Amino acid sequence: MPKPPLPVQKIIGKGRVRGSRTGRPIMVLLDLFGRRWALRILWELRETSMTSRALRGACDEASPTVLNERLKELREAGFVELAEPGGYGLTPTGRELLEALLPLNRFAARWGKERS
Amino acid sequence: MPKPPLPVQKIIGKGRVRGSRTGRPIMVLLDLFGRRWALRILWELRETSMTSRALRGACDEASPTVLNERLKELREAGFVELAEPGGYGLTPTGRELLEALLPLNRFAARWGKERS
DNA sequence: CAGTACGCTACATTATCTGTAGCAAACCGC
DNA sequence: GCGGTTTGCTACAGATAATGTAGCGTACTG
Repeated sequence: MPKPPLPVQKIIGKGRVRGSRTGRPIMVLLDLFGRRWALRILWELRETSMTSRALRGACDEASPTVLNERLKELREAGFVELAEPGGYGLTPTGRELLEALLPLNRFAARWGKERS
Repeated sequence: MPKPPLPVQKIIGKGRVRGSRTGRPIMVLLDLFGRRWALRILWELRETSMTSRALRGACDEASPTVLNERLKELREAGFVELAEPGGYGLTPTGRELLEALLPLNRFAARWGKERS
């Protein structure tokens, strides 16, 4: 594996991130989540672990290329892991993160009702 | 303004959305936020309204093209509005949404400490 | 060993973002 | 009025990221 020079600027080192150089954790997250499928992946893993292929199914057949890239990023960030039984799943940290996202789900429910 | 045919597939009608056809509100949000700068814009408007140019400054000089597109989407979604004094700001709904994002900020703070 | 599922990659096509320039309208101060 | 400034916003070429399809190598399973 020659590991081709990353064509994409991504998380660099410890906290530096595309778009914002501050490295403030919230910025890192906002940037990481501003990429396609990132949030969705976390969301789909909320209940059970899945194989990469099942995850792809859950994510509306998103292309394996991006899914894999997102999974790599999420793994590097420590939110997702690939474990023996069941495949991809949330780490303890990932689970904390998910809990921080639950209010968003509640908001979505309310919001969905309001807009007829 | 001839309104050129949208080259990009975006939110279609009421709840249908790129990627997921379910129209479930949470999916709409996850998709909307999976676009560059969307979350960041909401975040930067958390305290004060800003002119579009100030917002651009806050968003690390992101290109006005995308910013404008995101702003349009966020306005259509009813989270952001362009008001007389101060420029762009959150709507009441947008403010609710922001509150639903605060746990994420708290998580980010914790997370930032842990990863040395 | 054939059949299947796994994680993952290749790659051409398409979509999206960036960066710079600039427009028209509204607001100055004079 | 008439320059200067700022506003929201658009154009457009070039760069980057995502899609969709195909397929590799490695496990398993029978």
